[in-house]
Amino acid sequence: MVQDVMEREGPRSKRAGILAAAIDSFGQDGYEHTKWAKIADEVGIGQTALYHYFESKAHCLLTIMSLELARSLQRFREVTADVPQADAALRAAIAAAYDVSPREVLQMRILQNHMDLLATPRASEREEVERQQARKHVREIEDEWTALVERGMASGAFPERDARALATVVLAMVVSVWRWYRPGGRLSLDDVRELIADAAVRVVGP
Amino acid sequence: MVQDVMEREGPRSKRAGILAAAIDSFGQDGYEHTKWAKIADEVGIGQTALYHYFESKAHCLLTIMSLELARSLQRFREVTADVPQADAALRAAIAAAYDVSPREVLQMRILQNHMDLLATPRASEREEVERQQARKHVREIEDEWTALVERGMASGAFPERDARALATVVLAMVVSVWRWYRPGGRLSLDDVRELIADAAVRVVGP
DNA sequence: CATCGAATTGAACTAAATTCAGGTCAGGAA
DNA sequence: TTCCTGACCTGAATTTAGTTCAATTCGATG
Repeated sequence: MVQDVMEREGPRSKRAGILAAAIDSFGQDGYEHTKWAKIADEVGIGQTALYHYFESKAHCLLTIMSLELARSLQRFREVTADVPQADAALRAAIAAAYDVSPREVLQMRILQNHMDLLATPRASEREEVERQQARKHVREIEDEWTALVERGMASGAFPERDARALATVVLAMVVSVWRWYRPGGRLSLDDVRELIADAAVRVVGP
Repeated sequence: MVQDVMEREGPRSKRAGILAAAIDSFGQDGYEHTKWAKIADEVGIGQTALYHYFESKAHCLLTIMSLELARSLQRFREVTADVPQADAALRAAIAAAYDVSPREVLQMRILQNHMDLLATPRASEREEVERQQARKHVREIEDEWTALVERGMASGAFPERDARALATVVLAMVVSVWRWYRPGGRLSLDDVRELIADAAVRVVGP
């Protein structure tokens, strides 16, 4: 669900609705291609009302990205927390990565397509805050994958090599899927899970 | 070099200069962040003159992407043509992928960051032509990698599995590097070549 | 009831890409 | 040489979308 962020929202807040509409449009039609005013229409408010919730269209995009990163990170931690064997944890993390709702698929797509936005500072205050937040999540996710690989090396499950580099490669494999995956396409999410899990085990294993 | 495209260019054409300036700015500062007029300044012409060479800023971007895809494809074919063993061809293709000039690094970055542009049709004529061109190159590159993997399976060098899926994974690994690689960063291009070549051999091998 | 802040609005503003309506310039034909 | 043509270029005007502004409505709370 999109709700339950830290900040308490008033009962007649349209924030969640805006995010949902934005995710659908940004994900389906692309960020630059969607007119900000169209989101307002879909939610049933005037364009100006959007600025009560987000400082800008870009701020909304960054929020969507940050939310999805936070969710992914949390999910990773949940499913790997109580799995001591690194190879099992690796498979669990990958399974979790593809255990997503249709809307989360769109969010991952948006995330992949606009990751470059996180590289350069934003002029406006709240955008920059959200960007930093997102960057932090990215770093934490990379750290989690690295720690997982290191754990496997320490336990002897994986041969000793550059853990961070390997983690980067594995993570890239996992997320690159969202660039081409389409529901109803040649491969199902289950197919993808199997494909990537096997590949990851091979990359990191003996 | 950026020149030697099919179309003969007049001697005082600034097209190559525009492309070079655009690659630098789009690659360094990002496409949306660079002002089209700034490119004109850098080349030493008025903003309107840009439209003599490109129908739009997006058309220029699509041209850059298409050019880089064409170059990559050609290079792949060159280095794998006379290598019969699939595993050697795989390593050659990966080596070639990272044997690039600084400007080509930027072009690959631009390509990765805007691949999603190829998914949806363009309203304007020449943009759409360039998009189709780029999509064709993408398809051909995917076909080349797939054929390479299939060749390996047929020869027994790689175990039989879903060749297209595996090729997609390998190609994704190869190109995902451009999202994070920076000259002077933790890993050199030689490091990257080794890292990805090893990973690819593991993914596709026994 | 009074009030406060969240939520909303129409009208005006702005930045940047693009179009328009015409110039200039170099090189080949007459 | 002069003329002509098409490549190349320009300043001014237009367009489009995102954004700001000043002012208003609504609902809960004291």
